[in-house]
Amino acid sequence: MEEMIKPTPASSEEVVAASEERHEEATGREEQDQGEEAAPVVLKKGPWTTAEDAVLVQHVRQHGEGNWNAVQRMTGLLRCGKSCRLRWTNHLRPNLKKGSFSPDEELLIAQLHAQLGNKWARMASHLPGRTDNEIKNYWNTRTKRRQRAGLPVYPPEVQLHLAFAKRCRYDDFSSPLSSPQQSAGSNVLSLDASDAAASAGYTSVRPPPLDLAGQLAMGNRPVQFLATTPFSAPSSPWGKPFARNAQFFQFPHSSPVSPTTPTGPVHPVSPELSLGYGLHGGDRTRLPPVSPSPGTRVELPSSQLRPAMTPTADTAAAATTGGLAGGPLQDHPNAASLEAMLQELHDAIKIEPPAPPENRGTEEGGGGGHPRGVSGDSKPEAELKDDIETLFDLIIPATFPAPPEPPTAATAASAPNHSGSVSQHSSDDQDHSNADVALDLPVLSSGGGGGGSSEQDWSLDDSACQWNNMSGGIC
DNA sequence: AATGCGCGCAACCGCCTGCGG
DNA sequence: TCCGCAGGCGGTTGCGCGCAT
Repeated sequence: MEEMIKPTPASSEEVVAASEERHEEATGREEQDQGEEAAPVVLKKGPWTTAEDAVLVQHVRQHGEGNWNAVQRMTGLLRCGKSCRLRWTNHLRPNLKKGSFSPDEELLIAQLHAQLGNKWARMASHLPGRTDNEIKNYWNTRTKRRQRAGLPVYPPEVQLHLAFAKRCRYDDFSSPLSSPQQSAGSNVLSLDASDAAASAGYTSVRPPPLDLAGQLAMGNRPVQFLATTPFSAPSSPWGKPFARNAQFFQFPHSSPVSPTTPTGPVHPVSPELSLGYGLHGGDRTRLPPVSPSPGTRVELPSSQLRPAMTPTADTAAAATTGGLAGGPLQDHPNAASLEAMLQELHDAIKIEPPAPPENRGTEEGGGGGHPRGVSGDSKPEAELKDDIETLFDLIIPATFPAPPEPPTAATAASAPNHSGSVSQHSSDDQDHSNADVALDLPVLSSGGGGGGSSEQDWSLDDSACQWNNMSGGIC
């Protein structure tokens, strides 16, 4: 249905200047010139011309952004207000960054998508110079391609966090300390005990975000994708899990990011993205723009879990000042368990293996499969190893899904919303109380879930991409 | 060389929200 | 409180281009 509006006489010099070209393009122009009465202008559709761009730019220069419907009235531009706004924001406004996404940007997008879902505008606010449309197009095409190839949507770094979250959810719901009310409520978890920011403000069982947005703005620093204590396969005390997954914890390429936002003030990091890994103290002055409304609730991804808790002033302060004390983590029933487990994981990775590898082997045992929370200051080594292996049992199926099967009615009905379809509902439509939905998010295909292929290719563009699956197979 | 296909991108469409009268 | 308008956002579509056959 064409949008019809009343004709408006051209009133600006820009229109005159551009009229030679536009009169050929505007299909309704002749009607406007010939008959004033009841001769609706057919607004032009399709690609914009340079003349139209010039008119729009000139208008914005003179009158600023906003009031887009007035553009047509004031300039005679045969475009609706929406179209003008879209053209400006996506193509004409200054400081737009053109060209393909850098690997760091790609990873940031993945992380943001894992955290926010299909909130393209929100994601764009963390990518200076990028538009929501750009990000949306990138993600949809990439998702479609990877889904077709049977590859997971999210890179290992993000999936690791998802797996952490899943692990923590097991503890959360299985622990006797967790009352039903607590389980159903808005738990506040920190998955990185070393980062007070995480515990201070992250308000769902989602893993805390990797602070790639902040790191993107850190100039010459290489991006650090993992926690303060990065995984390192060679130093792992346990050969099996880390050997079979060793390649996923080495990130050989982290090119320094050059933020190309040429001008504009710097802001403290957004509360949404300041809560995760990456930045630890130090320089927080060169960070990307904040979200427009600080203090807004942390929005969950499309398939996300529970209503998020609005960060309080205290948590926000803790997020910026650092320090574990005072963070909401301590209020979580499994806080000690989570912190202990993470700390043990970190410590275990750092130290030399204290025990021979044959002591392993509890993962398939009668433990029931679900990890247990850690309540004490230390846990037996076998138990710790079991935790680690369980962690990888969670990671691997999510990381290496079985090849996609033809969708059946049953699978289509039961498939999580976030299975990679580009036509999913908005996040607001999702049941945020269903943790399984969110945590199954990286899994692109149903069935099996285990195993995987050594031929998996993480790369997005064949070359120079951090998502490359490093050599070797798994399991 | 012609054709088909996939991909990337720009733009449109419909819905929702906020705001002012 | 209701209503209309403007703007924002996410989903979808159409087109052009490059590549493979």
